[in-house]
Amino acid sequence: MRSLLPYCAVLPLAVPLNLEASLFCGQAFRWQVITEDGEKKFRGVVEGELVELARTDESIHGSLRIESTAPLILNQPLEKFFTRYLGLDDPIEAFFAPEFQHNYPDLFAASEHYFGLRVLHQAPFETLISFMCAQGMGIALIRRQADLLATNLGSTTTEQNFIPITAYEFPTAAQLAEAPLAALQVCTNNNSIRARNIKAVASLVARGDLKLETLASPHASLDEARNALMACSGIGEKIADCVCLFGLGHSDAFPIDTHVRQYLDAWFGLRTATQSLTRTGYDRLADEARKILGAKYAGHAGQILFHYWRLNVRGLTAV
DNA sequence: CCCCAGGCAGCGC
DNA sequence: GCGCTGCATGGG
Repeated sequence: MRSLLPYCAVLPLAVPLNLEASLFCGQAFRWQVITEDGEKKFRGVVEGELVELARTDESIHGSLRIESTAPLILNQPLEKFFTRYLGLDDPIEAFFAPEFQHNYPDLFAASEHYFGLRVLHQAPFETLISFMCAQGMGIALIRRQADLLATNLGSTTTEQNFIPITAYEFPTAAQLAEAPLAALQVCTNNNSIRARNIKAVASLVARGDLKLETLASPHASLDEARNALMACSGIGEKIADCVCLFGLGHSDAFPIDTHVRQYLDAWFGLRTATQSLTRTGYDRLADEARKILGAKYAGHAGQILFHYWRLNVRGLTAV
């Protein structure tokens, strides 16, 4: 069977990888799980290129096959780009601090199945806008909004190397800033407030008044980054933390949502977790979590616990 | 008609 | 600061 995509690379995995969990926990809303010839694959659009990821064998310690419509992504070889994108060069052995392993050996052992999970390092602007779409929505609806933004307002590639491909790049800040409000609202489940907020944030980025590169680690601290983001209407603590963790490389960011509050209560007895969360209450809770997990990689550890909680305790589905 | 979905902003105290 | 409430929309 001929491969759909002309460019292929095989990435050896020195450490385990849980692809399904990574693509979900990194909140890559434009990735889909597909099955082709009985083989499970992951297909998405990254920087305007259509990309497929598949394990070349059933072993978690195997290797990863990458197929792309282009040999390079952002002028980097596929292998190099995806090593960073998938966080394969992040130190998993440091995700859980020794104190945590010592204090919570059972929990540490129980979540072992998801140690192969990685936090994705995604494009800052796409991450920012995608998470602005996440409030009060199910995953499926968030995903649809990101797709609509790309198909309706992003640029399109229809053919590469004589192979018909339809890949929609995520819109640039300038494209979203110039888009008519009505067109934007179509992409945000008809939510006009969200459309306005996204347009305003896109304008800030396009004008250079909100510099995402400057807010990325290590140029800025987590506090500087989240304060700058939270100054925008429509971005609160949780969404700011998600953008910091998934888009700006702040591994100490610890996003707290309903699921995280549940496990903080159940596993660590942080009862404030189940009370209503004020702004300072959120900050205090996040600080306590960082104290328990180890501050430096609290976000990564938190995503592993988050996944374990959702799938094994709550019995929810991955995607 | 109800509840839920990985919150946020505004208000009075 | 804290606690409460309204909000805006689609899907089960």
